[in-house]
Amino acid sequence: MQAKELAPAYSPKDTEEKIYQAWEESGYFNPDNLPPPTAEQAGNRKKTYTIAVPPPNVTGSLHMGHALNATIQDILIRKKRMEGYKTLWLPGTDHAGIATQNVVEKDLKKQGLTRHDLGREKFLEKVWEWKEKYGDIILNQFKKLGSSMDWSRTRFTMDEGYQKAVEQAFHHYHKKGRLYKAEKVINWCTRCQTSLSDLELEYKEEAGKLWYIRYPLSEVKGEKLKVKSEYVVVATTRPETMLGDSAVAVNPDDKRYQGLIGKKVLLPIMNREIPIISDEEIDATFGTGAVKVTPAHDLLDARIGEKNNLPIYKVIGQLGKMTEEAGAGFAGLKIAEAREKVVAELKNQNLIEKEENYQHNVAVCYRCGGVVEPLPSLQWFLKMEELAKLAMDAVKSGKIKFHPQSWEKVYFAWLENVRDWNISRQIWWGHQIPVFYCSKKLEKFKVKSLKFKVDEEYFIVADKKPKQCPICKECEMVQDTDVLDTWFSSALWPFATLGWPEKTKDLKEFYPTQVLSTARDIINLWVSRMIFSGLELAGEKPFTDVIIHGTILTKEGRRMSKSLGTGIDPMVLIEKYGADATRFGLIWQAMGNQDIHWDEAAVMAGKKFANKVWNIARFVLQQTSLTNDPRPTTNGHQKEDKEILEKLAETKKAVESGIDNYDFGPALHTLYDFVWHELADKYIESSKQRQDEGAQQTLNYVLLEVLKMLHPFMPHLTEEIYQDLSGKKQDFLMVETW
RNA sequence: GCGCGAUUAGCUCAGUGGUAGAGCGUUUCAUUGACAUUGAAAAGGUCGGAGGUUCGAUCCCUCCAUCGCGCACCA
Repeated sequence: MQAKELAPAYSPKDTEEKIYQAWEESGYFNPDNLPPPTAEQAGNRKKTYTIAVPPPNVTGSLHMGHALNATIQDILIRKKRMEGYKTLWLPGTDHAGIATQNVVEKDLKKQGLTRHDLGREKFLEKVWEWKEKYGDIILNQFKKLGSSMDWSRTRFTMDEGYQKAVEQAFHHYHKKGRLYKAEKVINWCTRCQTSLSDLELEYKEEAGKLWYIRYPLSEVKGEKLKVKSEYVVVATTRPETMLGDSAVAVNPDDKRYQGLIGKKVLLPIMNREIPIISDEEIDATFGTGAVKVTPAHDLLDARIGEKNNLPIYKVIGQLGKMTEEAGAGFAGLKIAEAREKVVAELKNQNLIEKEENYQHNVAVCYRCGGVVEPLPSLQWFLKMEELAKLAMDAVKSGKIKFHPQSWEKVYFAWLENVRDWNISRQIWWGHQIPVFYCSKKLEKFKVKSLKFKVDEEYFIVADKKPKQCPICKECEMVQDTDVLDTWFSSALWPFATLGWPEKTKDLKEFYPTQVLSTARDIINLWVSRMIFSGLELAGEKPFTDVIIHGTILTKEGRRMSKSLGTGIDPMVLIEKYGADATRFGLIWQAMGNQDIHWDEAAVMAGKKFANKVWNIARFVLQQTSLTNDPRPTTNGHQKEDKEILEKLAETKKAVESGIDNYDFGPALHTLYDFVWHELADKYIESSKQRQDEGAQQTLNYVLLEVLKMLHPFMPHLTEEIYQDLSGKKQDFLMVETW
């Protein structure tokens, strides 16, 4: 039977959408709907192979990183599916607390409104509306790329079951005594008006000044400071914080200051007597070696303050303005204004010894770029010591492996020095903290001591407000107004998506998952937290292999960014060259763990290659109809036939081990080379002289094998060709025997 | 400051202890039957620098330079 004739050129536009639709209709993306396994697949069918997609933010649209990552995962999933595994690739999105709230707030601002004008409930309605409208955009973009995800299992980090998982996690940590609420110095975004964890900061280089300020010794009563022995010079980039100083610190081994430790200085402007203390954490080589200590507005100073029991003067408020405690002349000023005024005042008093230009980094919010101020705030914390140990052990023991392994260093470096995790955020969009306070006792929380911790008898952890307060039996309980860090819920992704804490069939069958593929910038923000959450809550590691793929940069090696206009939209590439060519271009450049200096030429090469494969198929189908005999007979085989079959076998081996070892780029290069330069340029050319049975059989066989090998990389093209083979054994190449 | 990675053809990148490879670009030739999104051929590299190990180094080691990235208690 003659196969239907193929068009002279491959057209992604006429193919990709049609094929994707057919796949979706087949139901084979869902592991429960796979067709009966072939004899070769049967052994594997008892095993599952699961990947939970890193859920993109609902605010996002697909960028090159997503496209690369999705392609990598699709390659793994498709190969395993063909090998017979029950494969599940679970899609979904993340509610992305701060990011999403910011987007909706921006929308409101156009109408001159703030979230406070609407109130919490109305505002959240708006966010949900926004999510319903735009939240699935990115998932549809995954489809355009050809991702074989099981859409029937799509999850969202705030859907009903997931909420339960988050509550359960909170409950669990609480019962284990891992949660506490305390007023500590945390990172505060003055724009988003919320706390941030250490990982949610970025640093921006800024040209600043280093001021050398004289703090007079209080034992010296003279009006003018002429002699060096009468004052201590401290260096600071932030003179305005001196209003909150409660000590001057030097390194205990610093010979210059030995005689001064224990003495006191009179803090200028504030006229407050503060001690000179010593602390090992002070670097004697910085500035003068003497440092002003502001426990409220610096993380190091906070630690020194705590060790030495220093008083805390909170001089900067949450809006980034000076507080009452900064004194009458400064209260209400913006930080920059206060800085100027403090410097002017000090100059006036001849207390500035000198000023130097100084390049330093200032912390900014990773979501809005706003200024981040360290300041004391009452927050929930998760104790990290034991969880970090769990996470480290899993990797040290080899139960979880990073690919490439060098990233384990980054992982350990963070966990070894990790601080307790500030998990509360002062925003509205997210999982509201499942804590209910006894109203009567709530007042007691409003205390200032850094050591303050909430005693359990003041609140309960519950998913719903109880009718009666179990503590005082009379008040109306109030829920904590904070929400949880978005990463607290993301950390549950691999098991919460499968139904945890319920003991669902899916959880039993598909957890733990096999692979987690992601970019390096969220190794600690997300991966490490998933690992300890999985071990601690689900009782098992969440995955075995962590793939850290390269980052896609511009051709010049710069970060791709929408705001800088250096980004490339994968959807534009798909439109221009097709999804398969785009996938090809991505993987073609994915060599080792190197960052990719993006070159669109690789996508064009992919488009040409797609056409080449198309025409190879066209030639073979013109010659003969495919019988799909897995083992060609050796009758009539000539030297060329044997050679190409040998090379085919070598290629298959290389492609297999390439995919299995997560070396996707080299696998594709090998396959490309075989198809173009061995099969097309040499074998097919020579076979034109023959057209005998041996050549036909060989062509048939090699074509089918090529389609199979290439399918994970370029699924639409290969599927379309497969559909035209008269002797195909399965209804889809997607489920053919690998 | 500590750590990681890179440095190979005009561009983007592979690669190997024994006379260097791909894609794109360039040059020449080839056109009625799979494909011009093609084929055949060619030009083009002292494999960042210096030293070392070795019979032999682009590959291993040391140092240096440049670029990029991460981390840090960035006062």
